[in-house]
Amino acid sequence: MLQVTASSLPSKSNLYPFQIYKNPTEPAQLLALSLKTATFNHPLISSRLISLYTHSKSTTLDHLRSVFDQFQQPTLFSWNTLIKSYVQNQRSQESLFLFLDFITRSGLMPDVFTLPCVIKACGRLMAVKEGGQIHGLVFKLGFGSDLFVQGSLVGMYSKFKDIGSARKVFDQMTERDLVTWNSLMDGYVKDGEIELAMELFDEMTERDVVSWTVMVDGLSKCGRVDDARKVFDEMPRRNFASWNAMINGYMRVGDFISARGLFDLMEDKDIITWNSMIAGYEHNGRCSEALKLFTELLNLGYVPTHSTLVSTLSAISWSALLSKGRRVHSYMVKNDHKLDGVLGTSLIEMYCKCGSIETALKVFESIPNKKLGHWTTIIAGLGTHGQATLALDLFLEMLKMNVIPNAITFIGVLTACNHAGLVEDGRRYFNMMIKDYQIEPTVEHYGCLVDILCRAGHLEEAKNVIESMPLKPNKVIWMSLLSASRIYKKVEIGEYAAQNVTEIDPNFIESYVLLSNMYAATGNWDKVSRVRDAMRKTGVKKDPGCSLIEYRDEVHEFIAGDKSHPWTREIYHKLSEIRERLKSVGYVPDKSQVLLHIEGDDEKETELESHSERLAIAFGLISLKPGIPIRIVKNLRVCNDCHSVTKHLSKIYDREIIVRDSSRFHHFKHGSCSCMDYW
DNA sequence: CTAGGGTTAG
Repeated sequence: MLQVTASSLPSKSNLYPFQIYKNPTEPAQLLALSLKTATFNHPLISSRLISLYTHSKSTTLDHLRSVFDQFQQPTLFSWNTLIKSYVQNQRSQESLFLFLDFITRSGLMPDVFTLPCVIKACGRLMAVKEGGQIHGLVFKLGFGSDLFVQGSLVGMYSKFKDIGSARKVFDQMTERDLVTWNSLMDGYVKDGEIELAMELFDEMTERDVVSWTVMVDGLSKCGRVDDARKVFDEMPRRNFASWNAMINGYMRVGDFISARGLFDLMEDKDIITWNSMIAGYEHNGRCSEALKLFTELLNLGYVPTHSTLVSTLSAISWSALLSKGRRVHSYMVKNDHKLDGVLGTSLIEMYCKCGSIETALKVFESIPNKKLGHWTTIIAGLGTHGQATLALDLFLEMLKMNVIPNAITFIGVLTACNHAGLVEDGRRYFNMMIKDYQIEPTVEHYGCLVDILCRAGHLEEAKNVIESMPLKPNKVIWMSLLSASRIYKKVEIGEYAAQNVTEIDPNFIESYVLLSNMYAATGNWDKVSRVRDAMRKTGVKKDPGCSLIEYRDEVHEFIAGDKSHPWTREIYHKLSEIRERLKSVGYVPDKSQVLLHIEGDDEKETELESHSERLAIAFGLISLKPGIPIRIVKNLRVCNDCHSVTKHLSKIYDREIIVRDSSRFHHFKHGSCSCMDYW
């Protein structure tokens, strides 16, 4: 039995009872031992303990904190260690709170180890005010000539993009090391002064890897990716950050081929390399590549970070791969990823965009401290799914909880009003945004307002709003007006809107389609063929309709008229069955909107029947078990006929059919659609 | 006996 007591401590040989403990590998064992032997609050022992905790891989920061909280008189060393740990673990805010604690109640003064940590924390948090106060403290305590303290101030001001202050500190330093030079260079880069950064780079007598990387990063951030590559090639040595900076440079200009080339050349990669590739692919619309890399990194044993998951979820959202999304979600649950920040928002958005609004709601409800982003995402999601009442209820609940909405929240709110045809509410919230929250409406807000008015048939008023708004109306706004003109058969306004769209984007196919549909709806066949001629002349072609459906973990893609699917025979067989069942309930196909130049009625009917979503629905009916909703993602707007047919099918086959089109969700159930026939 | 500031993704 060990016999170490507090009274025996002053003797140096007894200071380290741990050394006689066999295999002192577990800090927790040592902690227990020191508690038992009443040596726990000896300053040297507590310091050593906390240091052991920081070096132990198994411990978490929260555990470290609980140990720290038991010390009666933490040493300066213990304070410093804990503050540093918070900064290193990206919990800078808590480190500043702890620092405040330290200043007010420790009775100690910060030293040259404390200050760089908290200065770094201020930089990370963009805490300009606090940073200035700490700078004042540095001055008062006389650390004006400490290399580390001053160097970290240069770094902090660089992060604030306050290059003037950074330069001032830099100029006052009596000696400067490489790190300080690098910080200042990065400050110039962040300030957009690439030339000045390069001058500094040339002035430097000593350059290690970081200096070069800052230049690669700086050049690629201002679009000079070729110059960045030159620097990259000239570098005497490179580390992960250098490669990653170059990869991101290529990704930024959309050159994912070159980015991939570098990625494949790398023998070793770090998780940021993978994150850069996944985020890059995702930004460039190459979602399937992004997802492939995610699977690959897991197989290779890399541990995804929050950013990995955010980018991956985003790629899943765009491709609407619900089953993949569910798998990532379960990975997150198993690995205890917290949903309190952006990650929670991404998860909610993924479920919304993949058509599972119920799960999105469940995730939302499970988040304990809901932030503005969570509220905004679920409100917008419910809006696009046609659940306006719930969306607006949640908005009011959010206000009750004193969460302040921003411009994006109001887009969601207005979208919800729009989908439910709530004209008065829409106007009211638009004004509330301006008056109560001092938010300047953007084009998007006006777009929502115009859409709300259009949907309710107030086309003249919508036109007035467009003409009197202080911003230049964009394509989307004119498209809402055009779309409404088609539904309300207001040819004159429709032509006016179409003309404006064409002025903004002469090659925008959707406007021709809508215009032609409007003419068709009003029996104006001459003009239908004139639009067709115009399309032929400008050379714009209608994107082929394309629908996706997931089955057994694979995406099945159907293009209009597609006969390449292995189940084609069964699918067309199902389609003829569908035709019969539709006939038996008295359904007459709506051939008015067939855009292709087809003469015969039967041919027109065949054209409609081979629309991509029909193929996908037929495949869904064959392959998916009864009771499972059929989820389809479509690239274009749903045509009138498909919309009516799908409503019938949801009743005839007693199936929920969820279709995501280019701007909203249609939930078909018991013969009706959540969009209330306006889209 | 132990400790600090600079680059890359989101």
